[in-house]
Amino acid sequence: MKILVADDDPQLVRALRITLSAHGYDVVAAPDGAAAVTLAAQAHPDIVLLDLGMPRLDGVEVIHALRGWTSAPIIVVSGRTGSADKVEALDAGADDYVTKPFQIDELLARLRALSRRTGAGPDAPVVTFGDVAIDLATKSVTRGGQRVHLTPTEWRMLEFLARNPGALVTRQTLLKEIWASDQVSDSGYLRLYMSQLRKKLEPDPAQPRHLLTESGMGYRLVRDA
Amino acid sequence: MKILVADDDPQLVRALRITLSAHGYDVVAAPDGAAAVTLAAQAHPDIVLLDLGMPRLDGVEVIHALRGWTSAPIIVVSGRTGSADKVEALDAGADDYVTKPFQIDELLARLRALSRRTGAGPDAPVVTFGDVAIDLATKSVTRGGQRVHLTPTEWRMLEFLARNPGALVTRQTLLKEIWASDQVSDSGYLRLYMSQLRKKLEPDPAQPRHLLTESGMGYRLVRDA
DNA sequence: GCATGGCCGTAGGGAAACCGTAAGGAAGCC
DNA sequence: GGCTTCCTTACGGTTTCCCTACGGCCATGC
Repeated sequence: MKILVADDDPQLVRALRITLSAHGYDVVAAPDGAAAVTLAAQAHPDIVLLDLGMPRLDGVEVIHALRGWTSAPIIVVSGRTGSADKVEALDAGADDYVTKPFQIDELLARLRALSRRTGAGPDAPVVTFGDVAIDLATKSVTRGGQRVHLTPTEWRMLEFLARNPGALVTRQTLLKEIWASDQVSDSGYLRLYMSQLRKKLEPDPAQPRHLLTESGMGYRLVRDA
Repeated sequence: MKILVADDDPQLVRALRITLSAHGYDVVAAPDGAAAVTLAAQAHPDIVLLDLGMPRLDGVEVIHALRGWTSAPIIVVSGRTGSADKVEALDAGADDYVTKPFQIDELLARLRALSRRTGAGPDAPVVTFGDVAIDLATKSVTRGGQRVHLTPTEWRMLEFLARNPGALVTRQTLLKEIWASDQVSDSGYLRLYMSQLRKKLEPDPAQPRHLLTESGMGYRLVRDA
């Protein structure tokens, strides 16, 4: 479980890094808003811990930037206690708002509550089709009980499709989700990785039954054939 | 959006009922823990607002009871500010914890954030006619439960008609919507794709019952024949 | 009654866009 | 250094779109 800590207070970051690491989290840190956005695009954290009032880019702007391409949980940690600040951050797309100073065990409990909720996703914690099971909480894929190994990019693609089962996902959306790129140009990435996924998950990759193509639009994951 | 308010303070319940109703929520209230559990089982609320420290059944017990059968979001509202209470409630299955006294707009923002996360918003827009169902959110069309494949242009045309059910849509409007062209010249595109749609969706394409032609004007989608 | 013209539905074919897959090199990690 | 992963390119097959043509229906007018 990778967590991005964005705060301009080195001492707090250091304390959080120690505590979170001790609880099994994989911590990456950014000292300001701009760094947080770029680092998030690189590292693809599962959770974001975000300070408001950072230099170079305001916290709310960071939320907007992140929400442009990811739905990872965002917890705002801030010294501002006014309800206006809270409302602004939450409506921008944050999931929770904790005011400093805070008890570390409360923060950990809120992290647990949030991962419980998002791991469960819109529908179920485990999305299945055919003999394939996708566990969104543990990020693991099995086929006929056997573990299937996916590369990070393959997983990101499959995860997004699995979180919207049955829905058509446009090329543009997938590109934005996986590469955080605004360019619409399809250089063949999607076709490539979809080919890989089908090779690993479909009984007959040449005639896919669950990872379907909608020509001219995008892709769709369907449970039943 | 139905919300269950469980609190033993009649004055607070009254205030919440007024405010929440004004913001479009459908409010049901319970004065103690036992009543909250039974009422939840009856009314199936989409969100639960729960006080700790209620008579007859402790708040944490209520959470456990609810989590036995529902995954609806639970926000705890409590006067207890200790982190031990928060951790206990969150780990029992609550999604958020707000301490009294609280600002009502903060509570509303947290409600919005939570419904955004759980997708408990307004129901997915689905337009149906005959045995055909058009899901605008997932861009999928079914006929008698069977998936129907549409090309991008076919979908754009059907989508626009489905978004204006019963209304007459002029040729000019459709041309502009689908091809973004200002030219009014009908080269036969519309007739072409309407023919395709009828072939795929109408029981008898020769005698359409839902995708109707208004001679000299345009087309119209009607639900009942 | 019959020809005429406007409007509509349908079929077919060529062109363009789109998609799947293989192979190879570059970059990063252990 | 070996391995994995990512990016890039190229090519053949498929889907989709565009365009044209033809026949049916209806109202009008002779």
